[in-house]
Amino acid sequence: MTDRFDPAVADRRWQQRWADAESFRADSDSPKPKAYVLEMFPYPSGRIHMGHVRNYTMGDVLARFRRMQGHEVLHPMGWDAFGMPAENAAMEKKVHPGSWTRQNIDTMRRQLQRIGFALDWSRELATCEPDYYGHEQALFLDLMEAGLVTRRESEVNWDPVDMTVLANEQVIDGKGWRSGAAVERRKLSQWFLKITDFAEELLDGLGTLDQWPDKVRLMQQNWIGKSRGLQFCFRLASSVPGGVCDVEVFTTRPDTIFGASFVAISPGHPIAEALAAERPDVADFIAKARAGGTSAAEVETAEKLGFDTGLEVVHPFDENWRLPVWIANFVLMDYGTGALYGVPGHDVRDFEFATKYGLPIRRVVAASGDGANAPLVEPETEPGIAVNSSFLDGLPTEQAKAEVIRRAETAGWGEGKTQYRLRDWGVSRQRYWGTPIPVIHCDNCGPVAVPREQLPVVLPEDVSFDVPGNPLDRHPTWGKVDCPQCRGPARRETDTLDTFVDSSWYFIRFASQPGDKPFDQAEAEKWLPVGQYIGGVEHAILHLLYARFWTRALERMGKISIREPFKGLFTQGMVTHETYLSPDGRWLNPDEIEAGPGGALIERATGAEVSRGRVEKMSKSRKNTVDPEPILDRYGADAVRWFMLSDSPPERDLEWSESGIEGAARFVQRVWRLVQTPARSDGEDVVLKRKLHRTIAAVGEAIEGLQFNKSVAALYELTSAIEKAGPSTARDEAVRTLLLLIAPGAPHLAEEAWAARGESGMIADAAWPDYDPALLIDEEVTYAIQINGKLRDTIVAARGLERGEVEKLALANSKVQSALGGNDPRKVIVVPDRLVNIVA
RNA sequence: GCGGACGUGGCGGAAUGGUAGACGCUGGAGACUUAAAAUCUUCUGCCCAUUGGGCGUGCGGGUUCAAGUCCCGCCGUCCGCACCA
Repeated sequence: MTDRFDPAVADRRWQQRWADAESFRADSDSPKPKAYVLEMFPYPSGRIHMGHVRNYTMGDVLARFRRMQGHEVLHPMGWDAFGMPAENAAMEKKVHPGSWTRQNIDTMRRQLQRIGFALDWSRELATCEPDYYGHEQALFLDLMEAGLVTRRESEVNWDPVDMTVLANEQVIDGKGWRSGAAVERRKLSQWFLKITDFAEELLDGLGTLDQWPDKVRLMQQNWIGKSRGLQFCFRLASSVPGGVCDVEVFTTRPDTIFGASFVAISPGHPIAEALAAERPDVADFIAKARAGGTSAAEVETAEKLGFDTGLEVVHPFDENWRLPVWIANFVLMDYGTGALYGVPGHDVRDFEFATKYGLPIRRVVAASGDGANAPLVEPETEPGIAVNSSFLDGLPTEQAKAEVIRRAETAGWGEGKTQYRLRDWGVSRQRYWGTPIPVIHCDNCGPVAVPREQLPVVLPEDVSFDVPGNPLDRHPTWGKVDCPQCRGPARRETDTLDTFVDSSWYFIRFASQPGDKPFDQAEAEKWLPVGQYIGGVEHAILHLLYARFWTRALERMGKISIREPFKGLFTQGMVTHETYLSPDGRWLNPDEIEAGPGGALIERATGAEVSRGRVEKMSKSRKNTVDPEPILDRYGADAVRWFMLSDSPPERDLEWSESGIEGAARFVQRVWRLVQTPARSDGEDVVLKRKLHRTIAAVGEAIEGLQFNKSVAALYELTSAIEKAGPSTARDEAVRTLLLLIAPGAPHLAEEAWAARGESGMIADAAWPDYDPALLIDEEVTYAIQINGKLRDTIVAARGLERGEVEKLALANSKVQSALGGNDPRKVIVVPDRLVNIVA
């Protein structure tokens, strides 16, 4: 035995043994209870980063823990391999997105394997391969047949110089990231999945997800945004009474209808567009209003712009009351009806708009019925009592809403309606590196599904990226096909699917991967739903909602019988690191810096003093990343894994630090030393035995609750206790058990030590230790003695002592006596086995 | 702008409404060593002090015998906002 644990040797040895034994291959036919542990699969961006290491270490601990508990575990890994960065690399480095991606996958697979994750590599998949996306195309056709796919216009970011569609990320301060041109919103015909058909059940389903964080459920609930309100049509003053619907609006505050002072329509509204066709001033304004990107954050923080069209609509409750129709840039065509009525007194945005354009601001809600004339200095959005509102006067907000809806429905000009904020899922992307949408456009037949026997529709390899835009549009032959229906000349759809589609069903494909169909229902259901899903909180809404929708759509189509894909969800925090700034404001890499005199930091190249920036998420732009690979070289896999589990609670950010990884490496060696000095003896050690059993209980509970930092703390305590204990049978047992307890977190060390002790088999196959509940309870407890809620002393007494006895002991305490000064206590509170509080 | 979270020593953090600071890091002192590294022992919230006492969980209120924990109002930071993944 060497006196230091050598990860360079041990890591490779055990990784090879596990691979040879196929230890982590998931057997769908196993009679054991199944456990499906899944971490969000990575985008192959180049190299593994610390965030990946943290994410996959957490999942790995759980997977190994479940195995030791006797489960058949499915713990797979794959690649979310389509996406924009591959195309950017193609443009910048003149490499094909496919070869760039596949090379990254090779690198990252090798890196992951070095960390010793208990993964079933036989199920590895990459979404960019036809044997994955071909099945996705089949599922898309299923959705089309089920009526869950529609085609309609929606707005995109348009770069007028590069003549290309931009992602929100590519719009910086309203300008295209490459061209620098002012971006505008432009309508495009696109494919949508009807997620809104599932709005109600996606909302209801949240109630069943009791192993999800409350915050994620709340965010999804707000995102779906169910609200009850009134939908109705304004009639233009120029139209005939009882005619067609002119301007349809929806409001959640029908009670404020007498406070309306304008109607605002989106620049993309049919009325706005019709006006623009005839009037240059309207066209000019619309062009101005369409400047900037489509993202909500941008639209809502942009300066509010309005244009009075001169048109007027008739107030539904007063034939003689006219409201001006404005075009406003903050009204989105994609939300609701693309039009709204403004109530400046009781809506923040309307208030701002009305103030800017001098529109009337009227109070129609007050704190009480006699507040009708109270001055209105700012928008009051709280519910109250209706005032200045004709027949509504005196009604509380909720009743007033109901009354307006009742009258609208009776008179037939509007109806109460449940509205969702959730919009249909636009899946068309004007890009090459994604799943081709399996549709053919024919001038005679319209859009036609690609016949299933022609799947997969494979991306052409011979494409160029020397000009912006979608290379599929420019490809000389790929798009030219015959119409499957009329056999006439037709064109392939050149849009590809949103990469969120790829990640909406990969967890099903992991569970079952036949060659001739997306998955086998019976086999998939042996594993699904995923027992524990782990990933970043940044996916709390979109990815998770889309995957939930996709699963429900499959269920509705009879292809699977589960409704929720992820039983347990855990959102982990980011890995952060200090940043460093040079005097002239450049971000510096940690390895560009060295320690200078007096604890100062010095830039190696210039000798200039470096200032410490804030601790931020590791990112290339801030140059505060730490590449896992050299760390693995230096400290070994277990130290890195252990550090990822230590210190920070997993849901919070973890700050990378040199001293942290050093501490973890030190622990690895400490455990190794314990194993090397077997102090066997026949003697007993009840104290250590209790400590051991308490630790088994604590560690199991902590891992079960994904509180890895707590399991690490408990294991540090046990390790210290063993180190301090003298020889005994309990000590030997404690060392052996310690190895089992650290095995999920530090598997290489555990295996090496297990073998060194001469234990049989691999620890990866060993059973998780049991504990004796009787050993968890001490016979004596320490009581806190409080006077008026402040701690004054502690006393040790037998567990389970009667209240009266405890009180007597407490009152006899010298601190208590001096505090009472001979008087009787006003009150004595006894919390059994915990504390006594004396109110003097 | 809208939605969600978070805020505790020098640092990361622990604490079913019940002894705030477990555990780790850093730092101090000591042991071993020719020396260093490694390792071990011990101390380490702040202030005053001799035993001891006071103050302390972002800020301001409140509920309670008792509040880091519950309620109300602020401040700050982070995440998401539908074409980044």
